[in-house]
This record gives sequence, C-alpha cells and structure tokens, in this order.
Amino acid sequence: MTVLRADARRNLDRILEAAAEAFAELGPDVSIDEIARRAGVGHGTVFRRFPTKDGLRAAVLRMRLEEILARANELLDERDAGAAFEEFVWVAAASCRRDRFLFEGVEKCVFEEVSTLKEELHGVGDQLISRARRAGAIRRGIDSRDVGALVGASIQAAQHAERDEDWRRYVQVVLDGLRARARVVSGDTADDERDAQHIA
Amino acid sequence: MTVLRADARRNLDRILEAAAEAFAELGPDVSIDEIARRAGVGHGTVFRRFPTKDGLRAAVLRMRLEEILARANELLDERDAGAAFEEFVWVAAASCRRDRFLFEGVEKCVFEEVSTLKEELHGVGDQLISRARRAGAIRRGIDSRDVGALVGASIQAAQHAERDEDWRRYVQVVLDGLRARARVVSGDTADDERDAQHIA
DNA sequence: TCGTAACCGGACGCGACGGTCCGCTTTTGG
DNA sequence: CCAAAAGCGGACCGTCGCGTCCGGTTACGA
Repeated sequence: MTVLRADARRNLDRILEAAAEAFAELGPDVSIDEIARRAGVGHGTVFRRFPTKDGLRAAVLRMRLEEILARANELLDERDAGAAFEEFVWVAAASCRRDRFLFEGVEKCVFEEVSTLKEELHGVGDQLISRARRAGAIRRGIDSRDVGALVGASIQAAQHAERDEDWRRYVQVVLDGLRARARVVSGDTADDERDAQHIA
Repeated sequence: MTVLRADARRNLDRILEAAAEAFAELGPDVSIDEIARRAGVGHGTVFRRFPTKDGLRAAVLRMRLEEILARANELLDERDAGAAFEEFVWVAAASCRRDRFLFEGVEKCVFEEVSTLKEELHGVGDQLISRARRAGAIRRGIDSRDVGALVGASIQAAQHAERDEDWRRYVQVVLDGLRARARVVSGDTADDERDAQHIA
C-alpha cells in the first residue's frame, strides 16, 4: 500500500488546486474551511492530508518556488548579465503578482522545506546579481534579499492601487533605482563589506 | 455636562497613549484586550470611548497624519523643489517606520475623518511632486499615491530585514528610481495623461 | 456631607477558526 | 461478490477576539 487510493488522490489534487487558488486570491490567512469548500470536500479531509495549515501553505509554496528557481537557473546561462538580472526580477515580480500570498507566505511559513528552497533561490539570485554588478548594470550594496524585499514590496504596493497595471511601473521604478549609481548613504560601507562576502 | 469627568479624562489619555504604542508595536490588528491591558483599564472602558475598533484606529491615525501634513505644508515653502520632495519622502518614511501600523492602518481604516486627511495629504503631496517634476528632479507619470505606496511598501519590506537600518537603503533605491528618466513602458502614456490632470 | 449622575470593568454572548474524532461509505484485491 | 482496509466528512471541542450589559463605585455639585 504505497500509493494513494484513487479517490484520495483525486481529492488531494483538488485540495492543492483549491488551496493555490484561494491563497492567491485571499492571501495566506484564508480559513481551511474556505479551501475545503472550494475543493468540495469536508475540512476534516484537508486536515488529514495536511495536519497543520502551515503544511498546506508549504506544499503550495513549494510548487511556486520551484518554478521560479528553474527559471532563475536558466537565466544563469544568459549572455547579457544585466538583461538576465532584469528578467529575473520580472519573473519574480510576475509570480508575486499572480499569487498575492507568495511574498507574505514565504515570510510566514516556517517549514524546513520552504526555508531550504528560499535559501537556494537566494543563492542563485545572488549569482545573478554579482554578474550584473560586475557588468556595471546595477549598484553595489544590494543582495538577493534586498531585491526580494523591494520587489515584493512593489507588488504589495500595487495591490491597493486602483489600476491593475500599476505594478509594472512600480517594478520599473525599483529597477531604475537599482541601476542608479549608489550615493554615499549612512550604512553604505557596511553594505559593501557584506556585499564583498557574497562575491567571494 | 460638556466636559469629561476627571477620571474619565485620565483614562481616555491612557487609552490613546497605550493604543498608539500597541499599534506601532504589534500592527493595526492588536486586540482591544491588549490595549486595555496596557492602559490599565477594563476593555469595556475602551469600547465606551470608541464604540468600534476602527474608531480607535482613526483617532490614533489622525494624530500621526496631522503631524505629517503639517510638515508637508512647511515644505511647500522650500526653495529647492527637489530637496523638498526628498525631505517629504523621508519624513513619510520615518513615520511609517516608527509606527508600523501607519501604512496598513490607513488602508484598512474606513473612517470618513481619516479618508479626508488622506486626501488632503495626497493634495499637498501632489503639489510637492509637481514642483519637483517641473524642476526636473523626478520622472513623469508618478503621483502622490504612487509615492505613498512605494515608500510604505519599502518600509514594510524592511520590517523583516535582519538589519535595522535597511529601510534607509530601500527608500534610497526608490528615490533614485523616481529620479531616473522614465523609460517607455506599456501604460506610460496613460500615466502622463493622468499626471496632467493633477497639474491642472 | 450626601444624593445622583457619570463612569468603571468584569462577566457574558456570539461568531470564527484551527484542529480532533469517529461512525459511515467507497475502493480494492482476492 | 465479499470482507477488510482506506478514506471521508461533519459534529464537536477549545480558544480567541469583538462588542454588550449591568451591578457596583467614584467623582462632583449642592
């Protein structure tokens, strides 16, 4: 008995699908009842598959993060380092846009699995950033965490915006800001030091 | 009986103080019980003063927004339009930083009074932006709402950052992005049109 | 000092939510 | 076709937060 019974498998799929949809639409705090309702199952069924709500979050996050990670890895082979970085940002931004909960969810979810994926993604992100910096395409003192935070923030900012396309302008503003030569700001020295470690 | 009884007055002050502190510390969703506990009163007392939680939010928001508004009005007299705008951004950012709930709270609170203040603030903000744009200090296609969203979101993003000073770098990135010459992006034309209305 | 009106705060009601449990149904394999 | 295993889902529990209410208390004016 290694494989799920047919009906169980079907329900599991429906739960994951409904969860992804509900999270994307209502944020990472949707009630399990809502998800169960959308999936057309009792909420007990959801809890049997995912003993805790965080587990369900993790399962959905895992799918999304792996998509982004795959794309990021492809971009490492791109010739133009600056263009690769920009594309990476747009991919991440589009994902955050599609799933409103992605950004908040990653912060909120404490599952080991998700943390690992997050680290992995940051690793690739930092490589893309290092390449772009060496190519002179972006400022110093910025790492993958910063970019993630800024992009996530832009998307969140556009969430309450009246027009649906505002997020593109916001991301563009951030991209332009990242491209700008860094001014001397308090704390910049420390940034550069931390930055150097990433390159090494 | 036009004036509050002495003990009532005292309790009201303590409630407002505790609420501001609790909101700033734990966000706009703190329980009334927590606020009452901090104020050293029963939570029934809080509800008598502010029949709904939103009312309490509004009272605290009002204080904060009026501070920012006053500062913004002063900045309208500043010679250097670009510097005035930057200072405005830093003032708003610092406020959002101090009171974590400020940004989220304004979005969440639906009180008439707060909406009015928000509109007023956007009005002054748009003036500052128009002046700065005419001075060539910032790009086109940006209004006060955009700036508010971007700055507020940056601060929120820096909230989970490991280092406490990251928010300054993030705001700086956004400022640099706003200064950059606008590229041709989809939707930019529409932005300019909307922008023109604000100038008029 | 004393009566009263204002005020206090804890007990209570209510609904939402996460999570558990168990009697009933469906699938599966022989 | 049948029995046992696997799975289902709704009833149920504890908790928490908002908002109400009323019996006791306190400040204020005469």
